[in-house]
Amino acid sequence: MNEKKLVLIQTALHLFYSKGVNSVGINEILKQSGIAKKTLYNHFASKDDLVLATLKYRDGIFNQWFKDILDSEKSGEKSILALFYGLDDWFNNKVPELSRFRGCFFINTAAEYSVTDSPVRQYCRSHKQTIRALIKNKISLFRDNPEDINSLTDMIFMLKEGAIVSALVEGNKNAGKACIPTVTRILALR
Amino acid sequence: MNEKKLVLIQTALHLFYSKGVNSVGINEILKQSGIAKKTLYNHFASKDDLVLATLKYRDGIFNQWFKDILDSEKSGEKSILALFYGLDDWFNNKVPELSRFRGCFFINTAAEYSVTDSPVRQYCRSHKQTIRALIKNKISLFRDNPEDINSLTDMIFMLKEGAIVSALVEGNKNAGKACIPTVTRILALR
DNA sequence: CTCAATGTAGACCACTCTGTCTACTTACAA
DNA sequence: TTGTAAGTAGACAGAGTGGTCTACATTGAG
Repeated sequence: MNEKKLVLIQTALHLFYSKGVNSVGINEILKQSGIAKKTLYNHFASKDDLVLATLKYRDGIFNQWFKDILDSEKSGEKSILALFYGLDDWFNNKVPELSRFRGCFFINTAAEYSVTDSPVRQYCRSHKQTIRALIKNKISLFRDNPEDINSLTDMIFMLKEGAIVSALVEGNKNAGKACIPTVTRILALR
Repeated sequence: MNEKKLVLIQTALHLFYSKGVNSVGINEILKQSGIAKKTLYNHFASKDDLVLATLKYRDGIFNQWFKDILDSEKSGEKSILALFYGLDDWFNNKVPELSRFRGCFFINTAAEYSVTDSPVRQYCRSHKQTIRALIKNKISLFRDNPEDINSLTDMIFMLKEGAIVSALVEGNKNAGKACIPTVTRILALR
């Protein structure tokens, strides 16, 4: 990728994530990156196009981190538990590559875009579906009944989403760890 | 409350909730409500002040609906289950007083305001704490151990938050019902 | 009837927004 | 050396922002 283009995406992502997409203007991104407006519009058709590029960039970084956590344990059960320890690290700013915690970029951005079938919203949706599939893969390692797998996947996924939102809205930095006792008991259920 | 003031709040809430606070200008609210700009600024010090008023208004409506659901059942366990059936109704637009579903107004608004100690963010936080307390009250009816109560409250609360977010971002209108099998099993645990 | 309060419409202010465009500079390959 | 591509700064357009203010209308109480 072109160097200027990459700098634009990284700068935009940092600002969009920390302040919200609608609170950041093109000019602020240009000023902070030291890149000319013409150059930005050479690489991106519109602000929305840049937003989409930042979502894709974040998707790459986030999913790698997520996969690494799930694959850090051999057993499926331990992978799921590791996930919540990972969330705890994220909420408490111990994961530099995810930047200072300000909720989920995809949830926050979806909340700002009201048109459900816009490319931005579609990308947010597909990001979540990817994450859901990764969880399901791990659960499939220790459950057989498809209904059981789906139900447990839903449960873990929504708990995770709820923890992220609780950490953002309530400032509940303990939200990740708080899930662990119950998740442990659920995983033991048959 | 003054009639014009009430109309302003209702109109603003409808627009803010369906489009997002930052995507709605003062002039759009004035146009739709047919009220003059001077009148708005007689009643509210700023747009943020109006936003705060819409949060309070929504808080009143939402909490009433929430309490009614929890109190619709006599046993604590059934109250918690009723909550997820209630979410299902909300997601599928069967609760007129909550308007057409577009996620949680408090989560969405918090995602748009990056300054954590702003009045708007503080109000979002305290709304969530109120809801959490209502859930805890019901759980206290059928659990004794304080640790157990807190852990289960966290769990139910975050599942609920996750379901709301999943319904919004993924368009997963089944998110409420999907929690029910697992919640049922959890409630049976001792 | 008079007066004060509250409403009205909308001009206006200073600023920001996205996006376009001109004019100039730099770097590099043929 | 020349030509091309990609960069630069930043003026500019057209619309919109939150908020102030003037001038006038309506209403109800004393």
